[in-house]
Amino acid sequence: MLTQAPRGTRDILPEQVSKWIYVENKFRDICAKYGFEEIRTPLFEHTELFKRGVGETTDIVEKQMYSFDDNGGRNITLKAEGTAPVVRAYVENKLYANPQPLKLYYITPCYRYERPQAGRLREFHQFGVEVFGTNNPLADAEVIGVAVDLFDELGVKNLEVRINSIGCPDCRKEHRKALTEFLTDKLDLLCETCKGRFDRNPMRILDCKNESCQANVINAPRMMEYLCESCASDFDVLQRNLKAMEIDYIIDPDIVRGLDYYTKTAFEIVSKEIGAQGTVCGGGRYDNLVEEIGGPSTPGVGFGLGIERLLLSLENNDVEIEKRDSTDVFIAVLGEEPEKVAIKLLRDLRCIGIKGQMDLLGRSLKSQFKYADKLKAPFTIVIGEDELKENCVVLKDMKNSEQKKIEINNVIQEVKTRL
RNA sequence: GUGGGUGUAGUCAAGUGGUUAAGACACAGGAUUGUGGCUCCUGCAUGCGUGGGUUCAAAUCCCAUCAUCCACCCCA
Repeated sequence: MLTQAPRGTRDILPEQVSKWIYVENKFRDICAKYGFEEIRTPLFEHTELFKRGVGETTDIVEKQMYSFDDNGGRNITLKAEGTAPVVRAYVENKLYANPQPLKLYYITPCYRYERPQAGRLREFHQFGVEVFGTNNPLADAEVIGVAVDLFDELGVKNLEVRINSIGCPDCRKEHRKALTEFLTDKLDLLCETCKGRFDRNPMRILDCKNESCQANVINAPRMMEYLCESCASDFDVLQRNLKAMEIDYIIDPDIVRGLDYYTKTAFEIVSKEIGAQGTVCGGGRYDNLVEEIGGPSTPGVGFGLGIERLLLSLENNDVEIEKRDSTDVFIAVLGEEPEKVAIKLLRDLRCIGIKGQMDLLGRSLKSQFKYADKLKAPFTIVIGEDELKENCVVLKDMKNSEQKKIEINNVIQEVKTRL
């Protein structure tokens, strides 16, 4: 057990890390282009924040949180999702006093106790963005634009942007009433879980994968038909904006986000190629959350994007991200005096930004060359007693095997120009 | 939380009750005195996820457990 990471967690090894850095940089670049600034919030929060923010009856709060009492008796929960902490920071630091709208992004691990499978881990990582202080649907479109641009620039294809409006509390009430009426006499035909959903959250029944449920729900009243004037017009404006941004989308009336704070716009970006956990990005509007957490009534909209799932779809699209070579120059030495000279030379090379390495195992010259080859060093410098007598070193180009003697004082310049 | 598949070295694996657990790749060293990539040689599991049990005998059968994969659920 000592040598096994806890279930649902993964080490990210050097080969993978280069991919992570690559996508992180892309995400940062795109956020910057849209005018988002980075925010970093603690890895853990008071449990109450998630209960209030995400909703007491959600799966996340009911059974997926990593919660514990700290030594001071506070009930603490590891970050289960990104939005609630950012909202808390927004309120606590009175960021509503900044010029609005406020556009924030984050890169963070999240923790949920779930049964792991492909694309679903207990520790996973998210990119996220949030826009505070505007209810203009153009903000919704920009948020979707950030995600779409990221996928485009990374070369991920075959994704589907699905949008829906789940209305505001007012129209949702109307819809729920109609839905409950519609389902009352069909209750016996539904699966067990849906029977439970009937009272708690009948909207979820629309989303059930069970065949019998789907069959009985075909003609059920959809949220879309009950949108109030303001919600309906916002949804139209969102679509107009997406078209103006040349973003393809489909309307999916079955999108029902599992976090209680969503209002109006809900969207998902889905890959069909990475298994059952195909939702790479999910988000929407949350116009009541800031107030719910205790801040001034402030609308917001944002998304969370699963980095592991993004990486899966990258692999699926055969997007190659090359690992940067670790070594520009390898210095092979023969003997003690040469080693001293090499140490100094290596230091000077590194000082001017050249990536250099030398043998740390006391290997034979042959083995040093083999190692240099594995490091893919384009150049190898050989220093032996013979060279030192002439105050020289041998510089070998590993690509074409050409080598020449160079005066020791000129090596750095020579290597620099050749790289 | 429910149902199903899998688990032999760093990786991919052969092996399906009987002496020292194939093979390939990777890794390490070497093929005469100071030069890599190709080739050749050598080394590398007292061990078959872990713990029990059955048996004269188990990687092979049984039970449990852990991990992993797939589906459900949910979500990123």
